[in-house]
Amino acid sequence: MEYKGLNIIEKGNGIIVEGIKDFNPVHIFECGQCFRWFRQDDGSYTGIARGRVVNVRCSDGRLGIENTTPEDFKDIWFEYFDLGRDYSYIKQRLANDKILKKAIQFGYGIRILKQDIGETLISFIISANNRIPMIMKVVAAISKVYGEEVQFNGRSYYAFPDMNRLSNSTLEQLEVCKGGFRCKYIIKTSGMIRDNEVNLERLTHMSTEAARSELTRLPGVGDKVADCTLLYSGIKLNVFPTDVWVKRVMEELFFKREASHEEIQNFAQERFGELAGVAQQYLFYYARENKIGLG
DNA sequence: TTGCAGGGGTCAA
DNA sequence: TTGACCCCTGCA
Repeated sequence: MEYKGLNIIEKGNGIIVEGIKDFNPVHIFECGQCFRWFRQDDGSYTGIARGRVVNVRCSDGRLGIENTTPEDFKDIWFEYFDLGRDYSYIKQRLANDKILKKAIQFGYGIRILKQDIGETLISFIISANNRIPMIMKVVAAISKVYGEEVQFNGRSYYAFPDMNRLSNSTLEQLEVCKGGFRCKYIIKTSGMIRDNEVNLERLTHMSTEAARSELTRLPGVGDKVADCTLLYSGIKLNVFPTDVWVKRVMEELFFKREASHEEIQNFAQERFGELAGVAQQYLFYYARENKIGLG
């Protein structure tokens, strides 16, 4: 079956998609944008998104998705994996920058996932002053307590709960998930979204600047969390989330000195423009995997 | 073994 | 502009 230039073949409990370019599961799932995909012993990744559990592998232009159907590929996974976007072209444009070129060669198979906005927002509220393994544990705990159970290969997985469900929790209930001081932000933020004080669906139609200030009205959400939310849900590609890793790599590779948050933001907008967010992903992955700026 | 620093930031003073 | 913040892990 042909779909948008891709050839879909049903196989067993899943599908094979032929004609895939610029897709490396390790790069995609380890570049810091998501917390719910786990590497399996065979190198594939299993994760839960949009209420479905799938196992994903990709090599030689063939993307294998287990536990899915061609219909779900059209309705969910094509968009989720951003398969309509030409990353070869993006990389070609960004690689005009000699420094970024190295980071792109390192993480050549990165794609920006179109993740659920609410899940992304809460996940990155949890990320504040936290470590990645801990963030993953807290997100998993919240999903297990409040989310829907989904079975796959004899195991239970749990979808991330919607904002309504989260907002109906008490602070005491949520605290068993070990979110620490961020729990009160999660309760308040999900409540504001439930009460339509902030409408996440509307962000798509707003300017980047307006979307960011809308998000930062939520407790626990500063510029960095707002930018992560906009980027990793695929709403805006022109933001440049600047965490400690990105700051370190920018200082070491571009500035050759200490640089302020504002300097880095301005520099990224000027140098990477509409593609700043994609550039950020190549740089974050490059910095973290190579421990840049730690020595 | 115990103790302490510090982490994908944000908030309040 | 600066310190506190939940909780956990790594390292003396």
